[in-house]
Amino acid sequence: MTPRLPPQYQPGPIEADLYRWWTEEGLFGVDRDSGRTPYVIMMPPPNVTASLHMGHGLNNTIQDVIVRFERMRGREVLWLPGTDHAGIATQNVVERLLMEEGTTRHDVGREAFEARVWDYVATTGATILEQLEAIGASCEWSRTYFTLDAPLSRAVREAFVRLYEKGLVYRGNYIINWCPRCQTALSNEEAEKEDVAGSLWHLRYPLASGEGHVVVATTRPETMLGDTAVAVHPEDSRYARFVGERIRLPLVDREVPIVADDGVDPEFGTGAVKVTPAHDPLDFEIGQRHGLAAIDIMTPEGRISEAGPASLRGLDRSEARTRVVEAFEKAGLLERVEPHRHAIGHCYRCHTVVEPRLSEQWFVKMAPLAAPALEAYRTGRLRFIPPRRGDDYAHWMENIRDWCISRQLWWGHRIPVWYCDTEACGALTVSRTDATACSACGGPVRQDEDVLDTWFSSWLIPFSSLGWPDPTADLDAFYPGNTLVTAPEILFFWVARMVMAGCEFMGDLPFTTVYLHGTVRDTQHRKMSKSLGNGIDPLEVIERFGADALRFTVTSGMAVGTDLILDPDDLDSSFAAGRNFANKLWNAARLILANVDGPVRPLAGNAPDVVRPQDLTLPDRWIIARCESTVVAATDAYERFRLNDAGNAVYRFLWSDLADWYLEQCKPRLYGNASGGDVARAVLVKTFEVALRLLHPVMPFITEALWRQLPGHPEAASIMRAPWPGSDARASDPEAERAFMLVQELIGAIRAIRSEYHVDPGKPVRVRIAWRNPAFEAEAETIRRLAKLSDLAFGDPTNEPGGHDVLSDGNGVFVPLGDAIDVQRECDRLGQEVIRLDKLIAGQRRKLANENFVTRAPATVVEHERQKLTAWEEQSTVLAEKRQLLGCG
RNA sequence: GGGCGAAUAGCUCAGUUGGUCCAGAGCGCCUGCUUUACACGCAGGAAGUCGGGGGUUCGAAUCCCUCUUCGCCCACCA
Repeated sequence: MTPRLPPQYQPGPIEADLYRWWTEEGLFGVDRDSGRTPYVIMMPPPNVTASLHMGHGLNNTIQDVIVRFERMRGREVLWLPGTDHAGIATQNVVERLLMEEGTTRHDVGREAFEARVWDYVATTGATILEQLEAIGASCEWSRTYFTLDAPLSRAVREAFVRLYEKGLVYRGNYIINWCPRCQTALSNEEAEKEDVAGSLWHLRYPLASGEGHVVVATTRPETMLGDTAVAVHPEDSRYARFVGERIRLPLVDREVPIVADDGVDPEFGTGAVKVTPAHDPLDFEIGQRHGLAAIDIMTPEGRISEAGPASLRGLDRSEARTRVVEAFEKAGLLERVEPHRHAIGHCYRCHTVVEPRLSEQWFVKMAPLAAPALEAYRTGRLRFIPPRRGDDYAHWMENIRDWCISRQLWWGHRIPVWYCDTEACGALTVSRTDATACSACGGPVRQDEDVLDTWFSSWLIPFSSLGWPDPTADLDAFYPGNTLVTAPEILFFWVARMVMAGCEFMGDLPFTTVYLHGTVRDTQHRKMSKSLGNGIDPLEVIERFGADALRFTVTSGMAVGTDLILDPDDLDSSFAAGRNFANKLWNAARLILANVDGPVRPLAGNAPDVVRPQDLTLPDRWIIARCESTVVAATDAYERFRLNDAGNAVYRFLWSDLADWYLEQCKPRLYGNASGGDVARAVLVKTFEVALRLLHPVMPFITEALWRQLPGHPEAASIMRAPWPGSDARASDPEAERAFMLVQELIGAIRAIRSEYHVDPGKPVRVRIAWRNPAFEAEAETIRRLAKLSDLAFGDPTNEPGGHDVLSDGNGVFVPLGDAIDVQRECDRLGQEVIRLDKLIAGQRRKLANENFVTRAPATVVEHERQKLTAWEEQSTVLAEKRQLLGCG
């Protein structure tokens, strides 16, 4: 076969063609009726607003590696892709677009706005899915879903109504996290706590009696406008006499009581706390206990509302704070200000400081849902990789709080609740279908204006994407699934809630393994983000290095549970290795294909059984054995999600073993200058072919491109559906591995001597080896060629000047170099070597003289240590002799 | 404030039950090489008190304690 492959691998067009071919052949598709055991992974649906970033690249590469591995192992794989409507995020983006056009969503109206968002996501949603194709994602595209599509919307309503009917969805007035910028309620998880440097203001609250004051400490002085009490701990003797008295609040000129409540920590601040039930969760509880009024002093925008004094009305929260403090200071009521670090919530979408605010919202009662989800973890049915992530999960479940699910947005699933317009009735209609009349009185109704939290649709995906609530064949076949691969950031948002939903609606876990991978960061360990400008565009990487290179870097650069550090300013340092590896494979294949004509039959097992074992040379046996070891190591690593180990094992085999040694060794046989060409070809093709299959999950494109060119394979066959290489005992050969390793060592020693003495690379040298070794004799030709020898002889060295070395079995290597050698230099080198060895020997003798070691360490260990000592002693003797021969001082 | 993780070559990291990869890989660096698959390559090389200190053990990068430095998660001390 003539190699028509160019010397440099061009991934771009090849990858695109292969992806198209895979799609046309339907190789990503799932077959419900294949009879094979399914393997199901739900892709974490990217937001429709997003474009592919490195996090997606990482997440989807990992999934694709696993999926391709399992597919080759014979599982019926369903990797189900989709996109998420991402309520707040998407609405924000489109609102920004409107702002640029000088208008707002309120100007255009709800219906037109929603239409506008649909237009927008029609393009962005498709784009990100196309981008996933570029990295080689082998998803079941025909089942792609969007969380706002009709079937999934039906599932959302079903879930809401069911939970409502069970009393697990309720409406109530509670303190929620409010984002004044997005103007919507958020869940606890959506309010990200962040430590900020603030102040603790000590304010004097005058007693209504006119005599004296109580000092309260607060981080939020502006909320005093909504105070309806001051609270102290019931056992705090400092304040006991004040309880029952009243405070006259400055600025608002309102009288409020001093109450005793054991929610107050007497140790903190002054021990007296101002109570603002409408703007603080603890204060809200105190208010409930003491029947206090809740005065909401803020508008949805976070400005002082009508409830505040005229002088402050309309001011932003932060401005109001300044003014309140000023007023206290002016009135001599500001006792002091302390610097104070504390955690405050920020909106996870826009990073605005959230406002705790009393508000009527819909909630899901979570404790009953958490119980089975926690149980599943405790019994070991649900496992996390790395395992420590399970502790976070359990801790969250144990301290579960109710989930605020209503959002004051327009983009999302409208809450399926209708309110009766008839005042006397006032009943709620909660319905799976659009209600037109009140379920109680038949009167006119209007639907709740709010939409549901995006995650209320996401948590249903493992079954809603398969047709739930209908009893579909997909559900039968593919629920429950197997594995979830995602980032730890959404453990609570999504993973934990999916488990709860699965248990609640399906009666079973949605998956049993959760693999939480790390985060992509820059060299300063900062998360990659648009705002920091430290991101890496995966598409640029793919264009410059190829998708395989991206995938190789991402998998080999990240161990289980660690982050992936990449340098955005030096893509070469991160991605060149993968590109180089692909090119190396490409060229190895060129060499093989140029010399293999005629079909080499595909063979079972990992040893080429067209060849009689007695015809195999030592290097043949060695590479077959190394291949076998690699099969075992890589398979084990993939199974344990140690993708870095898997990739590196195959990398080492293909590059170091196969290309550097075996290919070089068997060139004469390939070129026809030596006998045994057929054997070498069979071994070469076999081991290369096995390695390609092992590498396919990580580097699908180059492996497919080359695998299809190997002789003996049917045209239409894809490596994607080739069987996974199994372990093959016949291929194992530890003896050959040891013997050839010594050959490698010998060649390395001679090369090192040549290099050290600057022997002309083209000039052959002679070598003398102290004692005979069957492997050296058998492979004399290999050694001659690879070490550039004119002569290889055994026996005691002459006293010629030359370079010396000793192999790990104690055998001596001597390269006579005539006058070319610098005797002094060689003496120094040998001297240093002897010193090093003698130190080792002394330590080793001490160890072996230690009775404790000899008696208490395992016999095999002791024996090994003895052998080490013997080898070192032999080496030392050999080197000492050399020094004598050279006449070193 | 509570819990957890990490610290190994200039950089990014392996090192799975303490002994058989107690020092490794890739990149970078240095020296040679147009060797007919590959310069995205080949051959050789320099480079680390395994964060500091203490302990357990016959033996510690590995186990324990402590300190330092980073990171993550959780938390209603206003």
